[in-house]
Amino acid sequence: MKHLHDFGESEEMYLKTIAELASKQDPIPVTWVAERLGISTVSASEMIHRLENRRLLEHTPYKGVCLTDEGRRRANTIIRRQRLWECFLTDKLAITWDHVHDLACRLEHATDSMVTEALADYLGHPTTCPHGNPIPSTEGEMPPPEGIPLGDLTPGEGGVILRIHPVSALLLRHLAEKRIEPGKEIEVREIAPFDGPQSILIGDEMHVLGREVAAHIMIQPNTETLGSRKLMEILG
Amino acid sequence: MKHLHDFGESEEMYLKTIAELASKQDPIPVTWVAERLGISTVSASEMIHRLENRRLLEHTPYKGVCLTDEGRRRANTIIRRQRLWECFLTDKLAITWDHVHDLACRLEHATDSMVTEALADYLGHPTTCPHGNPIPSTEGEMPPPEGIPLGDLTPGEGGVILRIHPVSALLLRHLAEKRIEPGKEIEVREIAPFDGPQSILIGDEMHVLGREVAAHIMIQPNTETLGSRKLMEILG
DNA sequence: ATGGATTATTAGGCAAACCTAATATATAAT
DNA sequence: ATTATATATTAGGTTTGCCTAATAATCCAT
Repeated sequence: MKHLHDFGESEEMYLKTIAELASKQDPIPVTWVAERLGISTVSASEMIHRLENRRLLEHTPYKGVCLTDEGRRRANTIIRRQRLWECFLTDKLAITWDHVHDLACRLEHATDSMVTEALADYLGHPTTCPHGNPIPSTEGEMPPPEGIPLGDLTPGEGGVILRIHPVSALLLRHLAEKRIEPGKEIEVREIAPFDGPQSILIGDEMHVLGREVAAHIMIQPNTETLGSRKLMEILG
Repeated sequence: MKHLHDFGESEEMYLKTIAELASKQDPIPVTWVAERLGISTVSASEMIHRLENRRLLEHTPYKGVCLTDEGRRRANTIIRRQRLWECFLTDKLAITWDHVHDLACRLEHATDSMVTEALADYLGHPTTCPHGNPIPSTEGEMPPPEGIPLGDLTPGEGGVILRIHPVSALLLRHLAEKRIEPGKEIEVREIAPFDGPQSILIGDEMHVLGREVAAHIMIQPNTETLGSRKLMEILG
C-alpha cells in the first residue's frame, strides 16, 4: 500500500530527538522523548518498541533508551541534513538564525543522500551549523561535543559562546532578541540564591537567564576567570 | 491530535496533478488523476470530494474536475515551489535536469512561502525551470503556455525545443539519454504509417520517438518549414 | 519492607489515506 | 431503445501514528 506521504518522517524525528538528548544523559528516559516530541508517553513507548525491533535502539525498562550504533549513525545522518540546510538558509537565503531550525527540520526529511552531499559540496563543507553545533560526517559520525554549559559557571567566570543547543524555536528567538549568539563573549555576574537565575553580561548589556535557558548555552571558558576546581574538571 | 507528519502533502499532490493535467483538457477525468498519482479511482474520488467541500475544485460526475480560482492559485503556488527547487538543484547543486523533478517534488511540500521567496530572490527570479516550463508568480498566476507539441509536426517541419512536460522521471531520463533538451533544434524527418512513431533529427543524431513521448515535447516551430495550414492555426 | 511516585503496558479508539470487491449510474454506440 | 462501457459510489478493510483511561510493574525513600 503506497502513500503519497512519507511515513518515515516520524521515525526520523524519534531518532534525532533521542540522539540530541543523549548528549545530556544516557540512557534517556522515554518520558523525555515524549515530552520533547509533544506526544503521549504511550505513543512514544509504542514507537520505541518498533524501533527496538528494528535494532535502532535498546530499551531498558525503567531506565531509558540508548541508540545502537546503527541507530546513532542514522540519527546523525538526519542531523547532518538538518544542519546543512540551516547553513544554506542563513548563508544563502539570509534567513535569521533563530528561524532556520524549524524550517530545516521540515526540509531534512525530504532530502536524500545525493542532495545532501551535493549541498555539502556547494556550501564548502561547513563544520558547524549557525547555532554553532557540529555537523556530523557523511558516514554519520558526530564530532565530540565541546564547551561547558553556561549554567555551570559562577559569578566572575566567563568565556565565548561556542554553541546553542537548539531545543525549541522559542528558546532561540528568546536568545536572538537579546543578541546572545555563538561567537560572542559572555560573563556571569551574579547568581540569585537557591539556584536561581543568572545575571550575565554580553556586549554592554546585562540580562537575566533562567537555569533552563543557561543549560543550553555552551561556553568555551575563559581560563583566566575560571576557578581552579573547574579548570581541573575541564582539563581532565 | 497532532502528528509529526504533514498530512497536507497528499492534498498538494492532487492539486498539482490536476493543474498539470488541466493544460491538456478541461474538465479532467478523475481516472486521469488517479492514474497519474498511481492510486485507485476510489481513493481519488474520495479525496476529490474532500477537496470539493473545501471549494478547491468542482466535480461534474461523468465529466471530470475543474480547479476553482482558489484551487488553481494553490496549485500554482506549489508548482512555483517545485520549479524553483528544480532551478536550485540544477544551477547550484549541479544535479542533472532529468533527476531534479522528483527531488524537488519532495522538497516542495516542506517549503513555506517565506523560504520560497527567499529562494526566488537568491536564484535571481528565474522565469522557467530546467525543463523549460514557466514558473508561476508569487501570487499563484501561471504564464500562458507556449509552443506546440512535437507530435503535431509533420515531416520536414521543425523548430526549437521550448519545454518538456515533466510527466515522469522515466520520460525525462529517456530524453536526457538521447540529449533531447530544452533550447535545442529539432526536426521531424518521418512519421511511420498508422499514426506511428516519429523519426526526428537532433544535432546530427536521428531518433525514433513514440507518440506519447512526442506529445510532451513542446516546440517553438520554425516558421519556414511549417505548412501554411499549421501556420494559420498558430497565428490564430 | 512498605507505601507513594514513576514508568510501562494493555485495551479500545480515532483520523488520514490508502486498498479491493461489488454495485449503481450515466454516457456512448449500435 | 437497448446494451456495453466507463465512471461513481458503497461497504468493509488495512497501516501508521497518534489519543485517553485503566492497570500493572518497578523504583526509591522513609
